[in-house]
Amino acid sequence: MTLSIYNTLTRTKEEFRPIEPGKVRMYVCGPTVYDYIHIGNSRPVIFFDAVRRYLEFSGYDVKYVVNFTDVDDKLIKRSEERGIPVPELASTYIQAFLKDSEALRADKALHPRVTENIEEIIAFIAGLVENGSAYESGGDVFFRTKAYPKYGQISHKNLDELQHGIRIEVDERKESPHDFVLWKKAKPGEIRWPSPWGDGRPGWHIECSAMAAKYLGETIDIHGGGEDLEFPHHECEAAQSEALTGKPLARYWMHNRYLNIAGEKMSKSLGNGLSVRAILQSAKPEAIRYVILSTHYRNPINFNDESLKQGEAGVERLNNSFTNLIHRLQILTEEKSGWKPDSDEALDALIADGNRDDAEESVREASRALNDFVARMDDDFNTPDAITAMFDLAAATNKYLLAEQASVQVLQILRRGFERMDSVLGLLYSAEPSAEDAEIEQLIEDRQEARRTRNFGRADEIRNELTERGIILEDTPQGIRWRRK
RNA sequence: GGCGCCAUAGCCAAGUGGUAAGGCAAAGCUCUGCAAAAGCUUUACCCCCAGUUCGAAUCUGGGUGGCGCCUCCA
Repeated sequence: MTLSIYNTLTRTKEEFRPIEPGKVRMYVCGPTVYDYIHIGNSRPVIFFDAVRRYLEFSGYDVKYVVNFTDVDDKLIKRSEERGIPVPELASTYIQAFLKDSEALRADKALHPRVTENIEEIIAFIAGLVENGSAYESGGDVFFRTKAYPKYGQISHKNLDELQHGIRIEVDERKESPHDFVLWKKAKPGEIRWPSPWGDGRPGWHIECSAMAAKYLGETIDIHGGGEDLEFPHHECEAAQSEALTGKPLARYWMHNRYLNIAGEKMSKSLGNGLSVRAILQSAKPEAIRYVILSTHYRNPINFNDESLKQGEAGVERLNNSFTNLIHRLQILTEEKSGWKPDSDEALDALIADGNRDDAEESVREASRALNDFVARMDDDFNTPDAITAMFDLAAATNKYLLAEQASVQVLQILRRGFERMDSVLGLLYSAEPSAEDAEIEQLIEDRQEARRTRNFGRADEIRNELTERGIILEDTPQGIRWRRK
């Protein structure tokens, strides 16, 4: 089984073959940091991080870069509105982005910034000017689209037809309406850097080309972003890079579709943006991940209150199964002095061998679920089906937990299956021991004492008190389980 | 005008030629001091029309409805 990826460039699924065996270089266009990210922005953040996770799951050594655009028109405009310098403004929202993406458990990227790579950008532009792919005009530098015949290859647009597209601003300084700016001349008072063409700042597209080259190399394996980036952003990036190096920028171009609200894409101008941090006030990050990952990335998501509710419920089922499994495992192993867990490698081998006829039914189910998981993820990152595989594992686990007798090894295999899948999906709550745990344990103990003396009034009182504190108690044949709501 | 995408149960969502996964919600049952969790059972012929085929949700053509890009936007 091999991974296949839908490549926007060829509009087909292609077998994934990295440039260098065992290694993947991946670049995803990051945010322009002039505001908090909204839930729509979280789609590429979560999805491409899942891609990164899955590549690592598959054994690849992944270098993953997500840039910050920390200087551009929107930042300058907002900076003027608020009277805050651009760098300060950018810094605020970079911190916010990092915090949000960490909360969403998708923070494992290298984040270069435009303003820290001005030298490289200028060198890049200079190279393009030198070889005739770009020209200076009145302090601005433009890319000469006519010099790059493949322009349009990613978005499958034809330049001549585009001409009819109208609405392209007429700029006398451009040789052709589709030429785009590489270096923008600074207006009075604007943030600026010196360059061979005078003071100014980088255009939007050039940053990604320069940074991808600097941090990942001339040709990278995977380049991703939202569907809107297909054109013009990625088109321009590809053109610049290849015009300079003579090599394609990326082998696989991936684009996620939008997350919509009420059938429309989220956008500030429509006033329908929901910030990630606002949603996180009342929703678990895992629920958001579930919502994002339970739809294939090349299909639109329609987001509403119901989505989150379903996300919370789905994620709870998975977590119940897993924590119940861990609970059982703990109880069993506490009885055995000197017990040592099997190594992950040993468990993986048992899972891999789980198809044999004499294997325990639950082990076979775990094996099957993990195989499905891999097969579905290998098929262009079908995360909805991958989640289904995790539900299958949960179902197998729940059934196994029904029995009075349980084998420690089987429990470990099931646990390992969960952990493997969750290393990609990130849907299991991360355990955070709390200072009040001891107090809760004590209350539970008190309640058990009350139950032993059949003082159910007192027992219920304690249950109610704990319920109010968000603690759910579950009495089982193996003892009390408790969890936070 | 150009280039694309989507339409599957109350909701979410896979499947893309062999007779409809999974989740949520709902109902019933089992278990249970109470409760929860869990298990079992029940719920679709896949927007419409025509065609190709032994056979289509799945391919082709035509409709209808929705969305995106072509301009800053994930």
